[in-house]
Amino acid sequence: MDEQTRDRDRLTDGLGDGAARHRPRDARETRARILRAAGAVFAERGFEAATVRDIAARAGVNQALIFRYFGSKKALLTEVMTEGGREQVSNTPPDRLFEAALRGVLAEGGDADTDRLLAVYLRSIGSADAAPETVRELGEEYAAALAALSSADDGELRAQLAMAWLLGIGLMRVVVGQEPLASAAPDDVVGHVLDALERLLPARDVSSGKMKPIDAGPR
Amino acid sequence: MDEQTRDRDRLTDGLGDGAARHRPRDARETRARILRAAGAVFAERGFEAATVRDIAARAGVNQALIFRYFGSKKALLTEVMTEGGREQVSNTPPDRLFEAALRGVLAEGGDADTDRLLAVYLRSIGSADAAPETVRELGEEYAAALAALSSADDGELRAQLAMAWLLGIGLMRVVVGQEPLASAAPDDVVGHVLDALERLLPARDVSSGKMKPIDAGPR
DNA sequence: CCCTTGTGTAAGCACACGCTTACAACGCTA
DNA sequence: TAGCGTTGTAAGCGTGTGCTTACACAAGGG
Repeated sequence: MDEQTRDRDRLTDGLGDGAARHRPRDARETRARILRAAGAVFAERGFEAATVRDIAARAGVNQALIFRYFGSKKALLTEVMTEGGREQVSNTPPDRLFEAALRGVLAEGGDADTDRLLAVYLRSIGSADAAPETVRELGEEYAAALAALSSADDGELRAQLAMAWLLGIGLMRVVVGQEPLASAAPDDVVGHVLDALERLLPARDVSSGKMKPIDAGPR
Repeated sequence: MDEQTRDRDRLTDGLGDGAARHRPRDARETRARILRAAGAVFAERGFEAATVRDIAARAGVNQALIFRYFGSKKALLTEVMTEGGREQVSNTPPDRLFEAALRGVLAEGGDADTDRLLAVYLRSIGSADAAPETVRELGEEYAAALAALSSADDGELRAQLAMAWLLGIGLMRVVVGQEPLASAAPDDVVGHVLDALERLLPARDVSSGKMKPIDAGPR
């Protein structure tokens, strides 16, 4: 509330603002602010623990606006997940998707959208009816892209096993924070995982050439 | 509330009961009933979504008793997890631990204590401060037992990666319920996973002899 | 018999939550 | 300037939660 008030004041006051200052009464900007704030809070606390009041405060916005723009807390979550979610799947070539996603998990701490999205996913899974369809669809898209890599007849199962590993690693690092995994070097983890997965997804390599193509992380 | 009343009546009425009927005013039995009910409800709904009223109703007990016996909902959770948790770790020889745990995950649906415990773990992870120390300690015990299997210098990291896979598979099946993994044959999953893990934990086999020793599932 | 101790219960307190409502301020067009 | 739709706000409603309190019943000892 303190921060919210301060933010608001900074805006309503006509102080000469720099490049990226947003005008008051800009619906689009407000919507975007809410979405950004929601993503952050959902990622930090999980769906249930995150409160609409928190999100509103973080966005510097009255909480009633959230319901005007999105209707409900649940709808907000689906919006957050669908918005940035499909981008990575469709923008990354399938043969790099797994390693990219894995490195995204490992690069936690940066404010990358990808990391946030996965953190939201992981932290919101526990609550059964948070956004089951959305969550499952997103997972299915990943798995389908991965399944195309393998020529085995149970390629889908194999792909989902790989996905499961991804999720588990993310869970250990982001949510549980168990050492030494939590602070292990990304390259070490990627090396071990890709190595083991060559047995699971044998048709082509999991990455096109054993972790050379992607060098610095997903962004 | 309905069920609770009915249960209570069945007890207070002096109808000639069979073998396992508990006497009224038996503190030990009441405590055990609460613990069982709590395990079930936590496993089904997760920590946050489970309510003390639900647990009390399922145990056929007044909810105030829960606080008399355990103090708080959080304390109840830790009690549930620590009670049955360490048994599997200490009762299973390390070289079979991984496969046993994996089969435990895959055998979901049975009312085995192991399955319940892992379901509780998985569903309660999302809420950050549910029982972080307890949860982490339990995971560390598993990982330590697994780490002893590998002779590599980063054996602990490798063990935790295996643990992470376990968790991820459990998440996919128990919580997300994603197909085809959710209803895949346990033997298929175990086969794939153990096969891939031979690269991760190379010193000795993950199971003593490639999934022959355990034939029908953990119980 | 009463009194104490252990066990169980009904009722409710305080609070945080998602969501709603009634209203104010802005900015546009006429 | 007046009217009007859009954008923002303050206050609060209803509900469900964890947890507490004040009391009822059982059993044993004086």
